[in-house]
Amino acid sequence: MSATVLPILLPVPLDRPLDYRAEAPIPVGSFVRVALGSRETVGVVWDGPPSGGLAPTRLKPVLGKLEAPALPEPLRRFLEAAARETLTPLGSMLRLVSSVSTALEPEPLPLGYRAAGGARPRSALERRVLAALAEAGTLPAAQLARLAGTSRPALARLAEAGLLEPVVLAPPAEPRPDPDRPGPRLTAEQSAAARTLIARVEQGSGVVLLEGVPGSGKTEVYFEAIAATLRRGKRVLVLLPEIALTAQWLERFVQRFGVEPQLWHSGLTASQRRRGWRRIAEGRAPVVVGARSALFLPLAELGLLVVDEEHDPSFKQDEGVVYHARELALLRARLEGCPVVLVSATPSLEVATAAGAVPGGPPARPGWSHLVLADRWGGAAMPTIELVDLRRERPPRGAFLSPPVRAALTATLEAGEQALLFLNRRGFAPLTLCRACGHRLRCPSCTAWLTAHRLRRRLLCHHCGWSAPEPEHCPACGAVGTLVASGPGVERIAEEARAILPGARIAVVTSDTVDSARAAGEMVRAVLAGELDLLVGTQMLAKGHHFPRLTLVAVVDADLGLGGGDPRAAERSFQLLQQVAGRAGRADRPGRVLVQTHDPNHPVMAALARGDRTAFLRAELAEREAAGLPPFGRLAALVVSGADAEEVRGLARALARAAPSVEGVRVLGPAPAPLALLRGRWRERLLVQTAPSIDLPSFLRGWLAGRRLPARVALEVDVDPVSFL
DNA sequence: AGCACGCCGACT
DNA sequence: GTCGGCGTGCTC
Repeated sequence: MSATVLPILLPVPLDRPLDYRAEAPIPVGSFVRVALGSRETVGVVWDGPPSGGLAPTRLKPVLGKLEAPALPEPLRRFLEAAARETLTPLGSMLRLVSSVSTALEPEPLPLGYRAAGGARPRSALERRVLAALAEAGTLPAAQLARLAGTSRPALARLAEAGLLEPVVLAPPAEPRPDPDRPGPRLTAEQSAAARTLIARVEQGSGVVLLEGVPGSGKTEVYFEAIAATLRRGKRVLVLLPEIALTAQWLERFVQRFGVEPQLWHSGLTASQRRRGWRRIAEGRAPVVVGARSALFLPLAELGLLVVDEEHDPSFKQDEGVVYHARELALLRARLEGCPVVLVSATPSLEVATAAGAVPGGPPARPGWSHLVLADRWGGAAMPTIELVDLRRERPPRGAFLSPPVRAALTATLEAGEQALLFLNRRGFAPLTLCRACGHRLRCPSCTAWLTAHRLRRRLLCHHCGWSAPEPEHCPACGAVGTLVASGPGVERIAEEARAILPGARIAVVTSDTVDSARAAGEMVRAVLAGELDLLVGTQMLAKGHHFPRLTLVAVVDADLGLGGGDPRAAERSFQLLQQVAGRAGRADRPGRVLVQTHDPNHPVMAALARGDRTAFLRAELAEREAAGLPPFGRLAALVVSGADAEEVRGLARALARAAPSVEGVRVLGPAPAPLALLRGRWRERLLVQTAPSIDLPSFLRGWLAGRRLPARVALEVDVDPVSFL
C-alpha cells in the first residue's frame, strides 16, 4: 500500500502549495477537493516535490478529483511568474482562475426520450407522446413535452412506467467562428499590416504595437490575425477595457466570423459565468473576448493575445490583487509561446517606447515592432483643435464657459448639429463651503471634500461612497442659507448650457446617470436618432462611440488632470484630451474642438493645438529619462494603512529604515499618501525607484521578507503603479 | 480568505 | 456569573 503525497495549491493567500495524501497519483493540474481547517475547498495538484513539512501520516487525504480539465502547464507557470512580479501570494493568483467554483462540476447533459421497445399507448396522452416520437425517434425532453402538449414531469412518470426510455443526448452543436468568411475589403495599407501580424502568428512570438487613428480599421486588421490563428487550430484571447465591450464591437466580430465570441466580463450572470468558464476550460471556445479578469481564464493552446485600447488606465486592477493586465498579458504570452498585438490610437509612452515608435527615442526592444495605419477610412478629416486662453477669454462671473465656447455652441445647434461638453468631474460642484465662516464640507472618513450632487440633492464622497442630504445650515457656525457650491461639475455645466441654449435637449452623461449597458445603449441611440442636441459628460464619453452629427467638442477644464505630482499626469491628460477630441466630426462634416485652459503654453496644450503628438512624446520621454522614471527604470508604491495615524507613521518609518541600501535603488518617504485618510484609515506611502539593471520585485521581496506588521495595519505593494492616488 | 481560539464589556 | 465583541494566527 503506497500512498502518494501531493502538493496542492489552494485558493487562499498562501505562497506555496500544501501537502495532501492520496491513494494513487493524480495528474498535475487536476482540480481536487480537500479539507482545509474545518472547511472543504477546491485546489489544484501542483508541480514539483511535496514540501515534506509534515510526516505523511499526519497529512489530510484528497477527498476526490473533479471532472474538469487540468490547469494547463503554461497557465501554472504564468500564475507563478505573476505572483512573483506582483508580490502576491500564489494561492491568491489561483483564486483569480477558479472564482467560479460551481463550474468545476460538468454541466448535466440534456435529457431526451425515445419510445421503449414494444410500448403500447393506454391513454390519449400516451398516444400523443408516441405519435410525436414516431417520426423523430428521439427528442429532447423540453421539445417532446411541447409537441405532445404536456410537461416534463409527466414525461418522467411515463419513463418510470416503462413507456419511454430516457436517453442522454449529445451536447448541442456549437457553431465555430469561421475564419474563411469574406471580411470587409482591406486597403493596401491595412492588408500589409494584416500580413505582418499573420507572420507573427505563424512564428509564434513577438509583440506588435498596432497604432492608428479612430476609423483607420485597426480592428479589421487584427481580425485577420485572429482568422490566421483559428486556421492553425489555436485559440485567441482579446482583452478590452470593460466599457469598450460594446454591441458595436460584437457586431463587427459576428460580421467577420459568423458567430459571437465567448464573452467574459463583470456583467455576466452566475450561470453565464459557469457555462462560459466550462466552455473555455474544455476548449470549446476558440475566441474569448473579455475585460482584464479574462487574462486568468484556463484557455489552452493559446495562439494569439490581443490587448485593444492598450493605453486604457482601466487595465490596471488596483484593489485586491494589484496588477496591470497589459503587463501580465505580455508575461502570459511569453509563457504560452504566442504573439501579442497591442492596439491603440494613442499608445502609452511605455509601449510606444518599447516598440521603437517614438522618433528620436530608443530603438525597438528585441521582438517588438510597430505598425501604423495612417489613413482614415472614407478619408474623414481629423478635427482641428483650438486652445481658448481662459485668462483672456473670461467666462461671465460665476460661470465656466468662455465667450468663444458659448458662441460655438449656439452656432452648432443652430446648424442642426450636435455638441459635447467635456468635464471630467461628476456632480454639481467639487466643493461646498460656508460664506459666513469659510468652513468646507469634508468627508468624515477621507481626506477629501464632499461633492455636491444636485440631481440627487445629496453630498457625496467620491472616494468611499459616503453620502448625506445637503445640510440646511453650516455644521461649523450654524448659519442658515450660507452654504455655497464652489467650482464646476458636469451638472453645473449642464445648468449653464441650459441658460445659454434655451430649448436645447441636453443630457448629462456620467456614471451617475448612465449606469448600465442598457442605459448606455439608450443614450447612444438617442444621440444617433438626433433626439439630443448637447451631451455634457465625463470621460465616459471620451471613447468608443461614433456620432456622425456631433461636430463640436469643448473641453471645459483641460488643466484638471495635470499637477498633483503624478509623473504620468501629462501623458494621461494628453491621451484623454486627444480621445475626446476624436469624438468630433467623424463623418463628412468637419469637426471643431475648443480646449479651455489657463496655461496654453503647457507642453500638453501646445502639443494638442499643433496636433504634434510626436514632439510631445519626445519631450515627455526626455523628462522621464532625466528623472529615471519609467520606461527608464521602474517604480513601486508601498502604502501602509491603519486606523491609528501615529502607529501607521511609526511603522512606515521603521519600514523605510529597514530598506537594504542597494546601488540603483532609491527609497523615498514615507510621506502621507495623496488621500492621507481613506475610508477611515490613515495612509503613509513609500516610493521605490529602481534603475533598469535592478530586479524590482526581487528587491522588494528581500526587503519585506520576514517583516511582520500587526494585522490591524495593512501593507499594499503596487509594482509599476499607474496612478499615484 | 475563512475559521477557531482567546481575552475584556453588557446582559438572561 | 455567562454571551460575544473582533484582534490574532493557522491552514498540510
